Amino acid sequence: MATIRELARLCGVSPATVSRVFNNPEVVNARTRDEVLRAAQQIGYQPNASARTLATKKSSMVGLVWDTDHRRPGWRHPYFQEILIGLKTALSGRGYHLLLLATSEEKPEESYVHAVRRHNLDGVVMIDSGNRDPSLGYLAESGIACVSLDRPLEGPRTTYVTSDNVGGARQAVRHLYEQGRRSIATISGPAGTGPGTDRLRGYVEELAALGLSQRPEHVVEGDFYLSGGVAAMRRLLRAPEQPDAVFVAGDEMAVGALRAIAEAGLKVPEDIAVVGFDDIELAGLVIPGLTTVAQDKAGIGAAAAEAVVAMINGADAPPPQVLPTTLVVRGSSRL
Amino acid sequence: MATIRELARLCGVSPATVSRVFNNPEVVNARTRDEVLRAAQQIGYQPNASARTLATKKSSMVGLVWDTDHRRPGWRHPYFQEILIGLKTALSGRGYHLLLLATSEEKPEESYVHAVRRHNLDGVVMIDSGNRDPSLGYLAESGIACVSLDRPLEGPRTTYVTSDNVGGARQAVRHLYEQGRRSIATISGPAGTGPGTDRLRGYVEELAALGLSQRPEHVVEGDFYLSGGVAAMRRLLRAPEQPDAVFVAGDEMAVGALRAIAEAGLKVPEDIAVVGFDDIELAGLVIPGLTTVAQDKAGIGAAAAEAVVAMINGADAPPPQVLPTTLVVRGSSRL
DNA sequence: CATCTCGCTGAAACCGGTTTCATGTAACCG
DNA sequence: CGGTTACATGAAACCGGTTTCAGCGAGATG
Repeated sequence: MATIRELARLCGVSPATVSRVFNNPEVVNARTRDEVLRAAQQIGYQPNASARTLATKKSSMVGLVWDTDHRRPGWRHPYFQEILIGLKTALSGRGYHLLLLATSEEKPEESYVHAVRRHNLDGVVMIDSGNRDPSLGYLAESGIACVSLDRPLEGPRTTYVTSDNVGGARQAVRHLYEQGRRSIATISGPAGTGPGTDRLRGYVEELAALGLSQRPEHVVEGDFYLSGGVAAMRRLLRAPEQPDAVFVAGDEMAVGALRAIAEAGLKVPEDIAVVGFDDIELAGLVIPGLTTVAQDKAGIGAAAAEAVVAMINGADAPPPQVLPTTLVVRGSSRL
Repeated sequence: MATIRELARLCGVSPATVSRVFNNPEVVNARTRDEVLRAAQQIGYQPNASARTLATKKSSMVGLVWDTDHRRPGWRHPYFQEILIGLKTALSGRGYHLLLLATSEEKPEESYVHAVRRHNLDGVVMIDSGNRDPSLGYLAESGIACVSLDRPLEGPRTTYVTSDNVGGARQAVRHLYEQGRRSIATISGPAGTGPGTDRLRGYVEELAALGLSQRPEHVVEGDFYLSGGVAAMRRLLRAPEQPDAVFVAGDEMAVGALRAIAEAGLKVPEDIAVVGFDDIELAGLVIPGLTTVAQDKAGIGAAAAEAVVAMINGADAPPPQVLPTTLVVRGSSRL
């Protein structure tokens, strides 16, 4: 590996000048600069990232805190992949790499909190997986640029990005209303998760706005998974007044609901219309296609990247970013 | 941030001794060691990763080359997430972090090939996305520990991990045979992809082993996507002799096949049995459930981690690892 | 002509670890 | 008791960049 001193000697200049060529090109004489660049190209010089980080305390790396512990709920939501790709792409475009941090509680000394300091990470993005790990808060308080997905978090240089869960839920309910449904139930996400409570709130608000009364027995809590959707839908079908539509706070649960409805010998959308949330791949593949509230997954990743980079560059924490959702109408809600 | 010299002064020892406490504990006196550890704990000392990397040329980081360019085929296979998680988990357990590398061709100077050198990455894992980028080969030749997924690759310290695509395909065909099917067609993956050709070979081999003749019009090439599956199945249904079973080389295509079959007014599995490959989440969610050849996704990630770490630790390139597949029988193939 | 400014460059310290080599001490051996 | 050995430690060089500060020459100014 060529070093800066070798390159400097080769060009007959000092290491300082070479360094300036790469970091502050405008202060160095154009001829010198070109010559250094040409020589660098020729010998394949690459500035050593560790040395640079050591000197500047900036690593050009952003950490991703992503709890993939299989015992936790939420680790495998299928759209994480798309968010991750959006995040990676947007960060790459801004010159940052993404470092996946382990979250193992067996070895706290290898915790991501420490990794952030050891590696001089410039910022952190956290994917909420329902994990109540206090280290997350600790990280947020630590003053590092920090963006959380789907979960409000307090901290000096902290913000979060989320979809408009309330608005999306209202869209869904309004759509069902416009399709002529008047007895609209919901299968909510687990209480205590941000998206879970917000989507439920949207449901409640929109019912009120439409002048529909809200029946307690028409609200059943699910777990975001298929089996939970099946179970919740079975309960709804046993309600005194059977609903003619159901807004389900997650697509996987919604597919479960479709299944429970079929199992009961009822037809979608004739007997019961179903609208989900998230627009996972599966939504377009089941029959009938699932009407759903689409999250802008790539946009979430990109917004998180933008926010974290802005804070790295010294900006104040931007306000929480709430991305709009889009209703995708498919067969499950339209006669 | 506490440095090693501060900690050393605090304990009345030299920096060298502190360094040994963390890297070579057995050579330092037990009392000294305990005192240093206690003091380190107390002031929250964390060795600086960049300084360490600079001195040792080892970063404890493995790069992941993952081409997520949306214009390429293969960037979004839904089981990458599981492989990624398996990889990350296994690497974390061995003390390595995973660095996601950008693959942008607009800015070759930021290419992953350079990132590997700049960041002193200890090893690289590459996910094959059908990308024929020559840099991959360049990386493999460069002498870095390198593991590729699903694609054979030449290089001094290179190996690869893949599922037993031939064997899995044979399992699938044999299963169909055992279900009484005698006219077994296939929808293959794109020629030129490793899994595509291997699964086709398995199909051919097993037909021969079973003494079934192979009809050219019963082999149709797909693209691993749903729409390709639909199109391929339609062609199969127009064949002079309609098959009574189809082995489809990918689950997403298989779901497309299910759809084309339904569209033709035929029943699965009564008229045509279908077996897929991969066992993506969707396979368990469609109705009827899709019989499929399951890949051990977490195992693939773990095997890749193991191989790359072994090579990092100086081992010769281990032989390619071919992980067994499991036939998961669901409704699409069983009366 | 002396002085000031401006543009450009170099010397050297510094970032925070690791590692080699030398050294001091205590134990062991004949 | 002299010599060898093992063990534990420290001094200092080194990894490869960045950055401060000072210096130099050329052109501008008084």
